[in-house]
Amino acid sequence: MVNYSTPQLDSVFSALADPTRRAILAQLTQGESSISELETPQKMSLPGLMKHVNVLEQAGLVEREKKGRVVRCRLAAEPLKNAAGWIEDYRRFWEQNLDSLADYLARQKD
Amino acid sequence: MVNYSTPQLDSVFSALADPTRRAILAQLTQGESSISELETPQKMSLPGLMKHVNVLEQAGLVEREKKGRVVRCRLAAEPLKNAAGWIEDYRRFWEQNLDSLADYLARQKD
DNA sequence: ACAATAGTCAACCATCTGGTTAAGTAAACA
DNA sequence: TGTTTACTTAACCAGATGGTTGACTATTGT
Repeated sequence: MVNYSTPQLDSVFSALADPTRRAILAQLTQGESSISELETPQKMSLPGLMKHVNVLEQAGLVEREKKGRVVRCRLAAEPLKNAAGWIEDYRRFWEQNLDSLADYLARQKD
Repeated sequence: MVNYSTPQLDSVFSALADPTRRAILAQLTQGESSISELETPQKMSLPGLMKHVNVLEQAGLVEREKKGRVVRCRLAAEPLKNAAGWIEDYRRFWEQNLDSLADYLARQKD
């Protein structure tokens, strides 16, 4: 099994563990956005919103670029590749499990 | 974009955000294990270890079965499917981004 | 019966997290 | 110049997290 750089996995997975942050990422797939244009599941103060954006930026999942007084946020989903790769290593396991289940059910039928 | 059941994504991603827990999952892909047989990156007390196993169980990623005084832990990676599916939705984005980068670099060459 | 083993529970602790309000900075506009 | 806008920073707060130690239960082995 591959040796995934754990600090990055830590920060990426924990960034993804919050629904507000997943909503931000979802919105950013539709295009860039300023911070105050970001929509969150729960109504939230601007500093609260900023903290989430900071977490996403720390995890390398969003990039900010300041133009005048407004910040353009864009998705930088590349670190998700490692997370996806990590999870992918488990796919074999669960597929094999589901196959076993399928076999079992098939035998039940006979 | 699909509407993923967020509570499960919350608990799965936050369970994965800890290196100790990822190590436990990795070990369980090699076969079942009792709790005290689980090896962790950092030396840890048994109750500490138990807390991690509890988190993994809550997220639906491991199953326990008590046989006598020993608990058999096994991987139940099925909830990872949702997490993988969620991340997968972003693959299009980053692939397209890398393609854009590739295009850009190709144009630079000309 | 006794002792060792495997796990659990409870209490405690420090730190992190996710939110707030209040105040500050810097750009855009009238 | 003065005011609004967009963001930032700091201080604070409650609750979650990740770890500990100590005491307890229940099974297994002698």
